[in-house]
Amino acid sequence: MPLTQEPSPRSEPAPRRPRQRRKEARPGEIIDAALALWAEQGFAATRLEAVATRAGIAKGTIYLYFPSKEALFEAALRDRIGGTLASVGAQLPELEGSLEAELGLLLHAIYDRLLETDSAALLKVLIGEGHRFPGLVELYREVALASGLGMVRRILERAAQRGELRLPPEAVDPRMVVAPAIAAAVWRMLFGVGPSLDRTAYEKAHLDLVLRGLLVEPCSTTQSP
Amino acid sequence: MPLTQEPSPRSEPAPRRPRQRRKEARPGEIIDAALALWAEQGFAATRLEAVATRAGIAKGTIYLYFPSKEALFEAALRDRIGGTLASVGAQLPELEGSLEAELGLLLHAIYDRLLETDSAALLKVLIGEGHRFPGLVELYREVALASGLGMVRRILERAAQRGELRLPPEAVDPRMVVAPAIAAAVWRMLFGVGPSLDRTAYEKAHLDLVLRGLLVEPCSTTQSP
DNA sequence: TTGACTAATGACCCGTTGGTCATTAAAGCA
DNA sequence: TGCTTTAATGACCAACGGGTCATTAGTCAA
Repeated sequence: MPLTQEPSPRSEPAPRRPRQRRKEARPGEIIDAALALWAEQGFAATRLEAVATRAGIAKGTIYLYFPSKEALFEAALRDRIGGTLASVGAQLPELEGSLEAELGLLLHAIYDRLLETDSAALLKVLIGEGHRFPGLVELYREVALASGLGMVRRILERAAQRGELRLPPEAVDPRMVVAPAIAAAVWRMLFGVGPSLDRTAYEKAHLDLVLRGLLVEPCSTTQSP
Repeated sequence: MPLTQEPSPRSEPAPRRPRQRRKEARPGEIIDAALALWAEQGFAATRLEAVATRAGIAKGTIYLYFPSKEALFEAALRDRIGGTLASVGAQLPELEGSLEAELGLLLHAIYDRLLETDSAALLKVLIGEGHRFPGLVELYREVALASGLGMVRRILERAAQRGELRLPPEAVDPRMVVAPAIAAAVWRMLFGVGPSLDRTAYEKAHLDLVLRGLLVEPCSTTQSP
């Protein structure tokens, strides 16, 4: 049951107004609050009481909308899955640029998603406590991962048709192409938002590295400005 | 208090022999059991009772050697930190090969550590529930990470002196060099040991990608065999 | 063989927390 | 204004699990 498609959350601690009936808005607010707390504390360590407080409601209210803590996680995952990536996928066909342009756009979207969105909390929970949700890990693999890697693959195939690739596209592991973004996400999950990860420079270095590894004529690409 | 330095665990579910006094062996066995369970279930979700059972002892025995669950995690981290990486560091000075040879050796050691060792459980716990151990996250950053990245940096500097690099070594982010290994570890933490990650091929592709991105003359490197 | 020492045990304690439900009150309507 | 509907509440329950400790038994020196 997809609830919201909005990838940017309407978070903030939520000031406690007396008692208000807002049936429509609740589920999204609860998911936002939960993701925010899970991102910093993990799934098991986050009490539902805390989620409720952050959402500005009482604990019981959560059970009006979600039958259990695990169901809340599933709803959060389904809500946030897809999102930006899909919209990038829609843009791609019209783009028709070089490998550099297309890959740059996709990687940018991936970094947005992994570093600036609370979807990162999902990844964190799936890594640390995913064994509790075997079905959801599978779902994540099929939807989020497969779509991202599938997009990489399509971009590579198009570049190969243009003769830009040094290898046949089947010989390239798409995971390798996105790996530095995953590593950046891990960095953030471990050490939090800090001065140690300069996204812009990192992202540029990533694109540069990958292009040099893939292109027929790598020496023509970005020379540090 | 470092207990064991042995990186390869003496695990196995441990058959329940009646009652035996083995003061020396216990701490290591407990750590092994804990890491094995944390790797698949996470820290918070693993009961100490389960750790004890796996180690072939009773729960109370754990508290004979570790004052608390968190202390057990700290001991496990301190026990496993360092290890293989340090031994590679000792080998490096004598090696004096090409960038390819040196980096290949280091990456191989990193993959060993991240994919074949229960140290991976530490990373998993630190990612998912690290907020509970701020001091240990810092320790991990300083010891494990800094030593790994420092080694990359030293290898790069040596390669630069030989004129092998296209960029000054300061311009290369060492994290970028190891990123695909981190991504592989994430893959494993998410989906477990499966047919989907062919380590040998992946590792080779990793080395190839990085070398092409770094070397002055990348076209001379590995052409797919 | 026996006694002293202490590693090992597991029943027990109690704080925590996911989940319930009788009660309260906001909102809409006549 | 009063009545009905139902969203929201929070006190409460029960299970769970980290941590304790009186008791048991392995080991070894005398």
